[in-house]
Amino acid sequence: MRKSEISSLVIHRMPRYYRCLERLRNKGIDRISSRGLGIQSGLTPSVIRQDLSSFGEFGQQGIGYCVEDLLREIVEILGMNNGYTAVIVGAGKLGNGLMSSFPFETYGINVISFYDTDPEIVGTTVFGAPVHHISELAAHLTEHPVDIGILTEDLGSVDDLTKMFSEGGVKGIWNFTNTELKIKGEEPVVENVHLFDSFFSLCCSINGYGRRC
Amino acid sequence: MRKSEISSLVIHRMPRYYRCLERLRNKGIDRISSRGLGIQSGLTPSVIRQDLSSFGEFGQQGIGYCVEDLLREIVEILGMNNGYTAVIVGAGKLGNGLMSSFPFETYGINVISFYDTDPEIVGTTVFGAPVHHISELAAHLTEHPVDIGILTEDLGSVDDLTKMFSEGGVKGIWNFTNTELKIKGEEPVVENVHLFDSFFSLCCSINGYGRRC
DNA sequence: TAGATTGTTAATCGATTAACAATC
DNA sequence: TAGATTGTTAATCGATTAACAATC
Repeated sequence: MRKSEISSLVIHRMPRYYRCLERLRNKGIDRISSRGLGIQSGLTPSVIRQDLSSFGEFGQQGIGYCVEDLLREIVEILGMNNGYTAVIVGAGKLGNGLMSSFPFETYGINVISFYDTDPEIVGTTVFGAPVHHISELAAHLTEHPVDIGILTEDLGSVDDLTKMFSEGGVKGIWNFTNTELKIKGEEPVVENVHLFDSFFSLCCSINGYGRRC
Repeated sequence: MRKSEISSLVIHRMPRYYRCLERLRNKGIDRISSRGLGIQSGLTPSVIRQDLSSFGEFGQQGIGYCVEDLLREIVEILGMNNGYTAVIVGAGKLGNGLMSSFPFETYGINVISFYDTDPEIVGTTVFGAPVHHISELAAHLTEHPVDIGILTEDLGSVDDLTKMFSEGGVKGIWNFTNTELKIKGEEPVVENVHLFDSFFSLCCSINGYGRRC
């Protein structure tokens, strides 16, 4: 299967396989079947075999998958060792929380700097990363290319920020704002978190809608 | 369509309609067609009409939808005025960030308290909500029923926390930990955020996998 | 009346599940 | 050899899109 033909659903399950395999490795388990990985991950053996086979042939018939090998393959697929660089827009509570609780460092993601508008925090550092004024973002992006732009706050206009990232050569945007970003063309790729939608769909379920089990 | 037959995909789009309609109302627009809402939301008119019609008949043929009325219906569907109560496990950076940046108050969600293990923060308050020791959670849940449990940290065992919420009558769990929760039976409902999967699927896309446009 | 737009049915598309030959 | 398990093909299921009668 060509790289470009893999569906978004498959791609979103890959980090989940990584998490399960990492746990298995930490337990000292070195082989796992699609059935076993299904129990770990809460997915069916069928979907797991289909997903993995779209990237290559990683298993052995009659045996299963070697945990270490499969882990290495998935690290490669996810680009975990690519040493991506990132900047975070918004040095408020959410930006801070993300910086301190998300394992950027563990996975070699270099968070270069923050951008904000608040004169009280511009000039300070957040866990070692300097906070610049948002007006410097465009210039910085041309000086030092950045792979990932993280939007934690609606500072000014989200459309302007998107445009800056796009024109500054950013490859992907991790979007925490409650707005759909307008992208012209193929890049950057956008991954939305949309906490608002997540929380209120939970409320909707509590309110009695949707299938259970 | 029966309440219980509505798919998870539909439910997850409802808050998005809410956001778009709220913006339209703030602009003073009082009527919108499925086509117009499609442009706003980035969804197709077809999917919008299908989604809305599974909850009722909210539009007028030849005219479209009344923004105010539809907004009121969606507020009802999402249970936004139900005055849900919530507790947050983990008073660290992420819990703090959530409390300060998520509009709980605006939507009448009462965050009663935090739970943590760190002796330095147990006993303090976070934006007015007291931080209790995690060992008090089970007792508190039986004293004062809570609708929503928010897991921001892997304090001790996630399985134990899930069990406590489940036995304490919590109706929904908003899960920010990188673990699939094991639920026996129909309740509580779980809504996963899985920031790890979200971030690394973005990396995977940057790495060249997946469809564009 | 003519144009617009809904709610719904039918057609298409894509994802998941089941089945099985290949083979360790 | 017999049992296990992959990768892949075919069957099923569900979601999206297209079409259209009803009607404002």
